[in-house]
Amino acid sequence: MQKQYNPSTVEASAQQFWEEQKSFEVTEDAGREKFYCLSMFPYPSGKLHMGHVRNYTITDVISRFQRMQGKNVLHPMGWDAFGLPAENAAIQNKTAPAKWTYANIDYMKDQLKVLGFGFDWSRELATCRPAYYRWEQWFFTRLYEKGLVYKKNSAVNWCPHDQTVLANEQVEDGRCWRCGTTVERRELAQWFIRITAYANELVNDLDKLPHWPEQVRTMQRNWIGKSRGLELSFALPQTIAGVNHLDVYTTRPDTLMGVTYVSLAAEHPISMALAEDNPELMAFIAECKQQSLSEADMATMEKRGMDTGLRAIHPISGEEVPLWVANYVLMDYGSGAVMAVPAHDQRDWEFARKYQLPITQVIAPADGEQIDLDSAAFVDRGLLVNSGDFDGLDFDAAFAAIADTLTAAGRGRVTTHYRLRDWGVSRQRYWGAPIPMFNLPDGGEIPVPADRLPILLPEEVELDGVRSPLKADPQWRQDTLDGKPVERETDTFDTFMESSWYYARYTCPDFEEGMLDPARADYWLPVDQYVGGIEHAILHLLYARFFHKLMRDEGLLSSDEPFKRLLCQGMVLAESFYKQDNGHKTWLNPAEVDVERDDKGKPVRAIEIATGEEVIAGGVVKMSKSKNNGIDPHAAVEQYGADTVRLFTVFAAPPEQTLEWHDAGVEGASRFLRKLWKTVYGHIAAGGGSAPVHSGNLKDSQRQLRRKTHETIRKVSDDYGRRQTFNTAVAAVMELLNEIIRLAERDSEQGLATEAEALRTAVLLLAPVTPHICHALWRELGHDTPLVDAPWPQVDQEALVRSTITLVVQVNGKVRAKLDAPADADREALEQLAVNHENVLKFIGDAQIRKVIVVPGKLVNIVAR
RNA sequence: GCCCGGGUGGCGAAAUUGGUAGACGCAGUGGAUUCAAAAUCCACCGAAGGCAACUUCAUGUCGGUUCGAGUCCGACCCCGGGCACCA
Repeated sequence: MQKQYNPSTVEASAQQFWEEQKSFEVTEDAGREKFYCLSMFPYPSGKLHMGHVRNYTITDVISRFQRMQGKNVLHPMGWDAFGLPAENAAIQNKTAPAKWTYANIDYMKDQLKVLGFGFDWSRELATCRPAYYRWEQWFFTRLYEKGLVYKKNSAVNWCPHDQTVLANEQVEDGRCWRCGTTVERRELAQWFIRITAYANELVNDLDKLPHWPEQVRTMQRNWIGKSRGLELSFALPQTIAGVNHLDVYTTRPDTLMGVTYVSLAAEHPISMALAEDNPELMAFIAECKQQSLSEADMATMEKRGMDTGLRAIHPISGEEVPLWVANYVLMDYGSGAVMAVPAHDQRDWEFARKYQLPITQVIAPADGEQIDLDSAAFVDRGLLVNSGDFDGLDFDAAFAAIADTLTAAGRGRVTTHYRLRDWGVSRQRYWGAPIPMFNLPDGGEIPVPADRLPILLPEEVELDGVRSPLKADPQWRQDTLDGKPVERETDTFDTFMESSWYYARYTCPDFEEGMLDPARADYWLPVDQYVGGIEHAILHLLYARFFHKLMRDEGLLSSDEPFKRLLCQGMVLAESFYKQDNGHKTWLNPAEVDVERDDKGKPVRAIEIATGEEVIAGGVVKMSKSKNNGIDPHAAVEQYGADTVRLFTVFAAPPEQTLEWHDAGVEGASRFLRKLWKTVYGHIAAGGGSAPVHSGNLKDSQRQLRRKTHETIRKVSDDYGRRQTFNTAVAAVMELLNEIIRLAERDSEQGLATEAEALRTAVLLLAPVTPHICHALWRELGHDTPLVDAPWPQVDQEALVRSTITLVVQVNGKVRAKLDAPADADREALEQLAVNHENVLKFIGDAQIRKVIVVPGKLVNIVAR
């Protein structure tokens, strides 16, 4: 055994071993329990960043732990390879997006291997490969045939100068990022998938996900925004825009008798029709449309409106109420018209106050308290007043009664509404999967037949920086179907399409007969553990859940949900530094800065190494390009080794919290590994090895070490498995090593045997986090079978047994003594021990003992007054 | 504004079911080793008082429940994240 721990040789040799043994390639095995552990796959941007390292370290720890539990573990990796950055990089570097992407994949794959992650590379996939996206295209045509896909006009950001569509990220302050021209909204025909058809299942099934963070489930629930309400109609005295009534939707039918006006969205057909011979209204509507351009201002926008002069007839009272056009009514939610109840809706209240419309109270607090409608609307539920026959009813009773009345009169019905919109999947970009549709000369369209798929995306292209090569090339779009000319769709899919089903394709990435091989998909799915960033809490995770249900309904798999357990890891932070000249900040990478610190570790002076100039510390913030404070994982691995980097990332914080990168902390992790190596070395040099422990024949100190060993197994198993607090698991192994060093006796057989057991255990427990050093130490400790397949150590209950315990004695809840007591002492014996302790007697003094609380094995509290 | 998290030493954090607050690590201080340094090892390390035993205070603030509260309840303050005219 080498005396010195040398991470680079230890790591290279372990990685070579795994590679030669194909240690992480797995196949279906009906005889073993499976475990599917998945990290969110990376976008191949060029280099790995610390967020990736943290993410994959967590899944690698879980995967290796589950494997040692005897499970058949799938831990795959691939590339979310389509997307806008490739187009930008291609323009900048005068290359093709495909070439740039493939080069990045090669580079990043090497980086992942150096970190020792146990991925099954035989299943690697990249979403930009036709073998992948052909099935996505096929699936889309299936959804079209099922009526789950449709085309409709939808607004896009349009740059009139470049004559191109811009992604939201390409719009800066309402201007084109490239030429600075003010961006316009333009209506284009685009493809949509009917996610709203699954809205109800998507919201209900959140209850089937108890192992998801509550926060994520709440965010999805709010996003879907399910509400139960009443659709009702106000009759109009005359026919406008072809209708003689006005539909509104409300979740508060109990306030119906408090309606004092009705308001319409600017884009509502009735508003538009009325505007035709009302120039003032026309101008107002135009203004409203202008405003909606800058959506950021929507929130703070002042409520404004215009009276149409028209009246609508209340469906119950028959009274006429004025009809207004208002800028706060949205056309794309509900019917684009709302019944206004200023007394009980804050927005209506503000509007009514501004335009002096009547405010009629119809709800009173159930507790009889007074409300003040001069200062705000009363929006809570309560009991009905001023509502005729409905007076005195509570929310539920009023809802039912008013719904019944209106339903019977044919003027209303109870409905469920969702905030969720259908998913627009068209992107006017090049680097994505072509949408598999043929446009017919007569204006219709037809899905590309399955035997004509995939519609290939040409990879050798030149980007002019303005138009998608697909749109710029008149040849590419020309095709024929049954001998007749057709035109290919030149839009590509939203990249969320690819990431919505990659987890399922990993189960059978080589399958050529279909999107999924149902037998293999059902063996591995659902994913047992999914790990990724919270930034995907809504869109990605919702779309993937939607796709899973779509694939289930296509007969491709049989589970209802894709991800059983979800862990959202926290961000990675680091110190930041900047120089300031003329108010302009230039951010320096921490690697370029020399920092002087005070006693408390706070930076007092920071110097740019290259220039010797003093720079300013910008605090500990999220690692980002803009702050230039990213720590390069590659450099960290070169300096300390992969095991140290992995150990630090799991030890410094629990996985869900932010992680502060701190060089001194990394040093600490490295120090611990050296100490572990040194201890094993010393043990072997002293002749330690494989002698068995004779548990009946141990000295106290040996017994103590054994107890610590088995307590540590118990704690670490729980931390890895149930609690997922890897930081405390590592801390427990550190404690064990401290105890080994403190108690080891290398001059007797049983001393060496208990130390060997403790060291063996430490290596096993640490193997998921620092697999390379553990791989080497496991061999040095005399094991021929590889550590990756070693079974997880078992707790020996006998070793946990204590003969004495430390009894805590409190007087009136304050600790006054700690004493040793026999572990098997009963309540009375413990009480006797406690009340006779000197310090305890002192604190009881003259007081009467009122009560004694005994927690066996732990504590006695004497209540004396 | 609404909905989630969170607030504990100089710092990252631990305390799992209401039962010893601060495990583990970082930084710091003192010592050993060394020509010296690095590395390593040992000791100390929340605040105040005390020679010491020990005592008092201390988990954002204020109050409550309890024999006992970082943990439960109520009100408030601060920080982070999400949503935001969704009728």
